[in-house]
Amino acid sequence: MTIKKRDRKLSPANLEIMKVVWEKGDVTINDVVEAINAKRKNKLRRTTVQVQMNRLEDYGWLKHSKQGRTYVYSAVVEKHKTRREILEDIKNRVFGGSRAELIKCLIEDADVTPEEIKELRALLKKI
Amino acid sequence: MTIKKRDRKLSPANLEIMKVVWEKGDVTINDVVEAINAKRKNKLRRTTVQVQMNRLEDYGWLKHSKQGRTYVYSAVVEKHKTRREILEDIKNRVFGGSRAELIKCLIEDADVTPEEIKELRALLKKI
DNA sequence: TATTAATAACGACACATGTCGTTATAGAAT
DNA sequence: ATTCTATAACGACATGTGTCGTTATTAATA
Repeated sequence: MTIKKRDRKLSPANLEIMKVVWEKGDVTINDVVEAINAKRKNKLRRTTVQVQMNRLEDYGWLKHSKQGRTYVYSAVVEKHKTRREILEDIKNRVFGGSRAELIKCLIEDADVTPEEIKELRALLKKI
Repeated sequence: MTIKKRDRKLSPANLEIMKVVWEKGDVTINDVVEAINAKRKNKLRRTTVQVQMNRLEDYGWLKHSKQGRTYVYSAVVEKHKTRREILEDIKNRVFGGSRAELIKCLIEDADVTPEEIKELRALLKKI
């Protein structure tokens, strides 16, 4: 069997698109273009987004069905899982596999608000 | 003035090299090749590492001096700072800028050991 | 001084990524 | 049925990335 195409990491541009899909559920290319361009200065052409979405489907991150002749896309992998995978990767590649070190690095950073600390404490309690 | 080359992200291969440099301090290409190949199945050729290190220097992550005709490299940016930058990027791109959400994602994950939780609690206390 | 061995420089190449422009096609509007 | 228009398909291209092979250079050594 050929190597599965999925298992490819989301590039930054890919992620930008996936975030829209996760937020909106079922989307057309136009939906995505619109949502993305609303937030960036260098606007993207429709074709650009289309190509990326084709690739995302190739790689197994998106699937589509047809609404008339229009493609309606939805996510194959859920946001939470993806986020976890990304963190897992960073943890391993950057922090030698240590979750503790990762978190330390995050909160040693000067500008943590008391708010956040409180929230964290609550989280810990829950576990 | 041309755009500064630094401000380029570390690719995975780059990071692998930087980690060796951070760990060992002053290194030759051979040091890096050896260290890296000790840990991977697909061994890299010396040239491969050399090219990457040239690029790293180009991008401003490494500098070198000469020991005889041999180049001795050292890091320009320290590990801690780099780690923080990487996390900052993930936080922004993946977690909508929310440190809390990032951490939540990390520790909601089932397999956190009581050890780790204890450690975290201690960390929080220190702040 | 001539030969060898280590090291750096150069060039290369396949594949990924970000970004389009152009063309074909199939419903919608006339 | 013909024209218009939105949409998808196709092809392209510059730049980045991972990985070499080959050549030149220079210190060591015979």
